[in-house]
Amino acid sequence: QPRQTEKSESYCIVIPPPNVTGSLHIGHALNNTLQDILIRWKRMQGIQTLWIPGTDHAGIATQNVVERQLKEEGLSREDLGRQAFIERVWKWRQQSGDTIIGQLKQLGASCDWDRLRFTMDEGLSLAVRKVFVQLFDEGLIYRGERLINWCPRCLTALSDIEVEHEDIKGTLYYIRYNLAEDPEAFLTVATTRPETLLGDTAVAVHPEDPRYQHFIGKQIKLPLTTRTIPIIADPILVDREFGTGAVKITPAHDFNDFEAGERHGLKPLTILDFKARMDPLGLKHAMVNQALLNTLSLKAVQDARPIVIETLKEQDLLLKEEDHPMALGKCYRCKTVVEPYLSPQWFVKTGPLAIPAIEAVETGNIRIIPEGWKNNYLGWMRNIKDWCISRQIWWGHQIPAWYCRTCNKDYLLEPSSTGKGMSGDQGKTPSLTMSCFITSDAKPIVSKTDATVCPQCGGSDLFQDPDVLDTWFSSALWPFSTLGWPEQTQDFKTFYPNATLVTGLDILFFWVARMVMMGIKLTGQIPFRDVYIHALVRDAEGQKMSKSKGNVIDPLTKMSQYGTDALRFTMASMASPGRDMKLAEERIEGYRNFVTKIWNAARFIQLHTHGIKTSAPPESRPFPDQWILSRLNHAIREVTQALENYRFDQATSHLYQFIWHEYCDWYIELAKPSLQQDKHPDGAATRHTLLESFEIIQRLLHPVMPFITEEIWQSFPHEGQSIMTQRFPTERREWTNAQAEQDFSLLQAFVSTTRTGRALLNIPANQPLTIFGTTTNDDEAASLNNLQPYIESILRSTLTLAQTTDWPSDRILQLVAGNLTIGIPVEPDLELNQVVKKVKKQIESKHKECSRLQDRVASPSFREKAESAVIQESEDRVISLGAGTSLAHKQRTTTRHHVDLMSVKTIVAPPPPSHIRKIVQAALEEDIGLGDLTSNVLFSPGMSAQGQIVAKEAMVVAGLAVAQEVFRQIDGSLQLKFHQSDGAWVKANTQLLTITGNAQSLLQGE
RNA sequence: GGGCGAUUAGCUCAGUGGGAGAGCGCUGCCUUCACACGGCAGAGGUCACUGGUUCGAUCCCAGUAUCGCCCACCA
Repeated sequence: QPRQTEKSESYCIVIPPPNVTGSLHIGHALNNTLQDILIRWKRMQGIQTLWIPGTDHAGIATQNVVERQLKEEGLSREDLGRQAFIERVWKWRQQSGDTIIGQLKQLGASCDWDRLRFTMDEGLSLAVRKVFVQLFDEGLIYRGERLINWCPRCLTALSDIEVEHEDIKGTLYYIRYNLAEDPEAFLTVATTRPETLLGDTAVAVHPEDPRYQHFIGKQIKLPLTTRTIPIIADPILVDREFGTGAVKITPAHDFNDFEAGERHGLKPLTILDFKARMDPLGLKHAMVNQALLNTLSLKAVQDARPIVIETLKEQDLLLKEEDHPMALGKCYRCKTVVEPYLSPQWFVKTGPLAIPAIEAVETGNIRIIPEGWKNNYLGWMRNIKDWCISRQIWWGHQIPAWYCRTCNKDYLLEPSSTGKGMSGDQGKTPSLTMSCFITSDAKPIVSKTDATVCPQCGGSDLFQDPDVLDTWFSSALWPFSTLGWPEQTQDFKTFYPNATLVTGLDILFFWVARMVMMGIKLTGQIPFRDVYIHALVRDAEGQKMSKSKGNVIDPLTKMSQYGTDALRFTMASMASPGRDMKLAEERIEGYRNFVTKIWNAARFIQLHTHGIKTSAPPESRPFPDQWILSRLNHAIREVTQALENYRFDQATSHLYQFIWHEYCDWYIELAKPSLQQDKHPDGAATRHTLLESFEIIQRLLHPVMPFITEEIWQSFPHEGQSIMTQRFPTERREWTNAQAEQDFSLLQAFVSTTRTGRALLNIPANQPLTIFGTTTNDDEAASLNNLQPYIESILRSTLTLAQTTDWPSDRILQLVAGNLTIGIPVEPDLELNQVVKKVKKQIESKHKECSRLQDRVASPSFREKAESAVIQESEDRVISLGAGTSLAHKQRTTTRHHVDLMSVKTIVAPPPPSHIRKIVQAALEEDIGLGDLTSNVLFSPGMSAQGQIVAKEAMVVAGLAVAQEVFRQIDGSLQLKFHQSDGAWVKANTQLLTITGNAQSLLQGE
């Protein structure tokens, strides 16, 4: 199916509105950095963009914050009363909202700030009411008495997904339930919650369980009470394998039991109150033994358990206890253990809404990125349950439903007489502040405007449902309510559906799923085309950040420590597709350094160009300029592509790599000679390219680093224009220059290899010297000729190009990089043991690789089955490892050519006699580690030993000389043998040894 | 219980059916006129384990182990 039409002319993001519970945390920094990158990028592409900022009232969370504040003043929300309390929260909301908005601005978020919205502002509240009424009228919102998740601390209902499950080590208690007619006969029931047995209304067994067939239909005398309950058969609830195969049924305090109770017409018996305490009235109804009732009354449920257990023990009714792992539900806002609680609540019937929401994602109309989350979304959506949307709190959208006191007088309960677990605080809890007192039989008047008259009786004694809506109800409307919906505003027409939603995984169900359902239901369109899900930020140890753990990384602190751009760059660089990311502070520091680097480059360019471009581009550009422009094209392509794929990590990596390691390390260095010498012929052209490329870099970098790029932009003469209004760079075809890139690789290989040699020989970088160079490739030889002046300037050396490696000098360190051979003269008295060790290691690894390749190339099955290109490549590499032709291949696979091309081939030139003698003597005295220097690679197996071998398979290094074997002849004189290897290296066309002189004569000569 | 993901350098992480990568950290040299928050050059990895497919596996498949996440009403 075709995707819903792309709106290429507009690009809209709505911010996931931060909660007004405090200040910005690191997750916000990540989330908003990514959005800002996208928005700035699109805006610079000339697309009409809109980024709507805003904040969320965050019902329970915000109410909790303010209640905590009140508590410090010794007050409760009841002390203030609903109206005053809400006013107080509004004040806090103002303060917190301002803080957050200020912090977003500090982060550089380029939102359309005049569109700032709040989930409880007038427009959005109207949208909420309209939606509620519409869905109610369509039967998609209803009120009913159900068992719901209840937080006994927040004192409100929660939706299923607002409960977090935590694995705990529980205990399974085996309890004896005696039969009423015969106390000797009994059933054993296994339960993890023995205290709830007081509310049992039945015991269930499996209908086909032979053990219990004869019990079905009989009565149990419920322990600790004077009640009897029936034994029933239920194949759904009972798993014969588990426990004893007999299950107690407590409909008011367990979801399964509630359903079982409904199946069997069992009336729930509530024994816990709304604060999860043992409810006296409930216990009375449950006919709990009086003494126990007195003990348990108003005890917290967790304290009641040991009492119940103790009492059971006293009566010999507790048969067994065993460990039993189980999951405990906790409130996602305050981590209190939630209780199933039977109460009248409002629900959204989600089934019909889910169908198109599933289809939208299945067909790809809505794209979820990374795609892996798609199944998560679909799985949840396909098993969706009705959504409990009423909350017994004060802060939020009060439900637009009213009740007529006259018509509903039978359905409004007094706390003291409810028997609904409300008796605990009788007299203290003001009546009708909680909807629990309005039974599900009451008839609500649902209306967009405040109802004042009862349509039934015409009376005016109405009151509004005290509950408020789940925060996520208004959030679900955010993509269109912020655009003026339900009015068909110009904004709505232009920017809906939104382009991209950027959010964290943690609110996929809470928010994303609901937006899709509501969006499609109410607007007939998907709310957004792409959902980009980013990882969650964890600390360096991988722990979830939380205030209580003290491992919170405060983005604002980091911003002031390292700069906002560094933090933004860090966030983007870590946004690889994945589940979570660990934030190590060193990383921010590293990118701070990057910012500094850019800043210094700007200073350099300012210094040499004064920000003034020559009027026209130069007719011919110097070679380094050609190269950097070609590479710049490459960088533009890579960054753009990465952003298109939401690969912020790749985008930043390309920026970092290009700017630091190509532009600064190579281009600026190569530009220096023509800038620093007066009247250099390339001076004007270089200045032009330098400035032009740097400006493009600023624009390329701007979406990620808005601050430094703007500052640099302003420091150049741009007549006060903001870089924000500039265009994002696009490739310029005429700048791509394969030849220049290839030549530059040769230059880099040459320079890096030479530097390696310098480092090996300990020659200071600033010491001028003459170096030699040659290449076996004709094209490269020609290029090398042209590159000579650049190589000379960057190496501060004189370069002599030769036809062969027959260098016009006696003592040369010869290094090989691909086709390239570089010779560096060596001081006569330089000790080379360390050098040789390093060289040897490299030779060995090269040799290994070479023989592996040789085997492969020689293998018939490989030749037969592998692709011809692969065969060709392997053959090329065999040659290049020996004779060196791999440069072209290198260029295809990497942009860096410093180290990896280098191999050291050999050390040449006949050694001075004194060195030979020294080494031989040392060898005889066995005080130099010949063993350290042995090398199979260099050993020639064909050598016949004459006399005693002093050092077999030895590569003895004497200054510059390499000997393979040292013999003591029968007469006691010594003989050194040098020879050319005929091992694998020769096959690979590598001359390992070039010393063939008669060593003995050298030795004896002195 | 189900599903998903991870396991690659000391650390944090990219990556690919055919030569193992980056950043940070580490080692050595260098205060050279953009930058010591710097430059140059290095060291460092059985790509978790075991099988399989393949001419060839770090990559694909199966299994194992460890860790993590999500979902779930086995009392």
